[in-house]
Amino acid sequence: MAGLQLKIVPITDSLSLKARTYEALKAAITNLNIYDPGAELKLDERDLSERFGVSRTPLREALAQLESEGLVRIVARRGIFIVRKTKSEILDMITVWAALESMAARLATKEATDDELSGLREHIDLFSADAVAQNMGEYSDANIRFHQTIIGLGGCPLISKLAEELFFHVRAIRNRTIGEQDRARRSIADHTAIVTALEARDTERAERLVREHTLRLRDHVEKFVDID
Amino acid sequence: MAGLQLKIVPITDSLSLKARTYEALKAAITNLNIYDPGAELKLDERDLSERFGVSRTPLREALAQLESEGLVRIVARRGIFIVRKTKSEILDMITVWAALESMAARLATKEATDDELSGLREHIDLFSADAVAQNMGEYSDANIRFHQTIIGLGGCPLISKLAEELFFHVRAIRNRTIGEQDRARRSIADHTAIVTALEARDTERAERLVREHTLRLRDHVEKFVDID
DNA sequence: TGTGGCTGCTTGGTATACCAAGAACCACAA
DNA sequence: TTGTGGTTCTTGGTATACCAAGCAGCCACA
Repeated sequence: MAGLQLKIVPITDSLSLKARTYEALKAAITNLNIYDPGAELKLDERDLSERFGVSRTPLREALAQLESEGLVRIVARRGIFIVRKTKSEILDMITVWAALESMAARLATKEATDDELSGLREHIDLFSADAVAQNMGEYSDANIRFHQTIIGLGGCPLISKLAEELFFHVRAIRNRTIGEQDRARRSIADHTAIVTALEARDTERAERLVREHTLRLRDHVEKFVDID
Repeated sequence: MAGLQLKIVPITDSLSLKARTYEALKAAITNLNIYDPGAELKLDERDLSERFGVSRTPLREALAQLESEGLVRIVARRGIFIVRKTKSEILDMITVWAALESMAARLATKEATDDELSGLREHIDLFSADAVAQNMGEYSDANIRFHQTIIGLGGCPLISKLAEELFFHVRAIRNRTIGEQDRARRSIADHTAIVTALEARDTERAERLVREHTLRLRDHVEKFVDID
């Protein structure tokens, strides 16, 4: 009987213009490195609506959503401005990230399977290879993937959602962090210790190691990254 | 000279219609106990626009923002629905709250002044008085005020902002938690221990106590509160 | 009696016209 | 030269008209 069941595929939901405009705008802002000196900071509703080929209404709704996420600021009769996060705000975001990920690690020691936890080692290995290549962008990609995996294993969708928004902002400054061989080595050691604690289901230790690891990143950014 | 200075009062900033509509809608939804069986769940744009006395455009923008915050769900050509959080989502929110507040407690041991920390004792006292009165609503108000104060003392605006959104949702279910004398007593003991650890600048202990306290609430809700 | 399609209503999505506040510019007077 | 007043342009805010997709009810026809 089971073999005769129909495989139902959801009807293509064809997102609304608002949703598509939102994605397009977000992508455009993401690709723009807003911390470059010459980056364009002001947007214009009518101009954007022409360039996207949609009317102002759905565009405005997309912009309003971006504003509520903190990516742009809309000022009446002045214009729409891409927001540059201050250094203090970036540090706060890393702090919250530390809080969320350490909680996710705690949950992961109780919820994740053995296979899922040991699967994290693959990300460490990738990360090592990247570190050898000294490509900071890749480093951060592999790094973030490692951390996102831990967050996912926590099994708490809300943590994942919040962390994703944070990563989006933090990623924008990664090109400004200078790759240091020392930090890369330290990270690999940290990550290995984290996975070991997770595999041992050592809740308190896993949580602490994750928190300390990310708070160290916070301190590093505070000392060595120049944003404002 | 100083006595002759003009006292400039900011021009009444007359928020945009969108902002005011947003506040009004949010207040309306808040006052509605959406977990009551007979609570109205469907909204209608045109009806609301008439009742608020604004056109659909600002109303829609307000609704879109409420949707991005998860208070309502907008379905094309079907209607706008007030979202009931599932029990699982409520539990997730309390988990994130635990993560954020424990981090705030950690920060508070380093950032807050002695006076600020000992000022927390007032909230415990108030809270005790309320507990005696066995008024669960007041209990939760005092309770939440205690926790919000800790969060504020962490000095991290982002944590405060995220926590505020969480409290908004969690508050909606407080009327469904049954006041138990045992839990109230336990809470007072917990709070006292937390303040003591904060005053002693015992970072790790304060963080741990806050986390455990809130995670216990989580377990309590999981076991004893019926939502779905 | 049941099925299929027609029709009209409801309702969110989109386009567009108009409004008002501010900024920039320019002319004119002191 | 400087400053003041006004005109114009820019730009987001608001109102409104229209569109199209669900959905329900009704009716004709088999």
